[in-house]
Amino acid sequence: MPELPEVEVFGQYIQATSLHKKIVKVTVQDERILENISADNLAEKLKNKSLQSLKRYGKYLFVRISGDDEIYLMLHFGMSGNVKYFRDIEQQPSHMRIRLEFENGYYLGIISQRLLGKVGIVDDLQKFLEDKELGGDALNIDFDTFKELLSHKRGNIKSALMDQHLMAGVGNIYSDEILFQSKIHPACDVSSLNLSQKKTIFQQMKQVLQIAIQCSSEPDNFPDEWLLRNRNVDAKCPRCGDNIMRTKISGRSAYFCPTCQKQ
DNA sequence: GGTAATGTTAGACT
DNA sequence: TAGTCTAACATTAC
Repeated sequence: MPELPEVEVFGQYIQATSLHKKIVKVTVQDERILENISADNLAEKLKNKSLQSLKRYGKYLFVRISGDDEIYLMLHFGMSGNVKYFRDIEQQPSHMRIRLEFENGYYLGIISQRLLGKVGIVDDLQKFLEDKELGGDALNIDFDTFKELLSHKRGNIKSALMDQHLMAGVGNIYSDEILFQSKIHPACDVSSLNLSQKKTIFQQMKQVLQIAIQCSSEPDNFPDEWLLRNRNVDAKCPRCGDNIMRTKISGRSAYFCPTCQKQ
């Protein structure tokens, strides 16, 4: 799930459930998702503190931890992450790797089925983002910057949209939707795009991400004319009815309509 | 049992 | 040298 819209929704979820509650215990069930920190150290940083506020940057979520020092709980969800606020320990979610216990008896579980997510503590947000060499957040980037970035880029447009060094937040799923809405083939070479096509992609990127957030990133809520309502090889194009096709681009599955998205 | 899955990145390649 | 591409990571679900 977790591309920019999902991460934004996870942030809203944490905000609605888990802020300003004293953390009484931290349980790390699998240390493999920890980034540059030990389980003991993570627990020490969080114990007797509370979660204060949220910032999202690309696919990263930073949760401000209470206290004089400006430090953040960093969450990255990889390909299969999630968060869950729950009370009954008997019904804790499967694949939960880290669990915060609050004073009120509730828990916040950090789930990572495939262990590709990352959790850590960040004390210098600016430096963290620089070290990761992330581009601007996809929802904040302006067209002049977008255009400039693409002008130095080679290869296909789908990979460019997914390149977190160019801009942060778009992944495999949403790049498909952005290109479907833009009526541009995912394998299209960036250097062959004219100004008007770049403008369209830029506008669709903003629109697709914003609408996805408004839909709580639930595919069932997505507009009928979206590819993502039915992103599979048996689907028909919601625009022209042709068969949706799948191909490999940069090692990832790309779904597209061969009629609407000519190369 | 084979295949694919929404991300990132080290190392190979151009 | 720097940008691009590929394979690997670990696990589960179909």
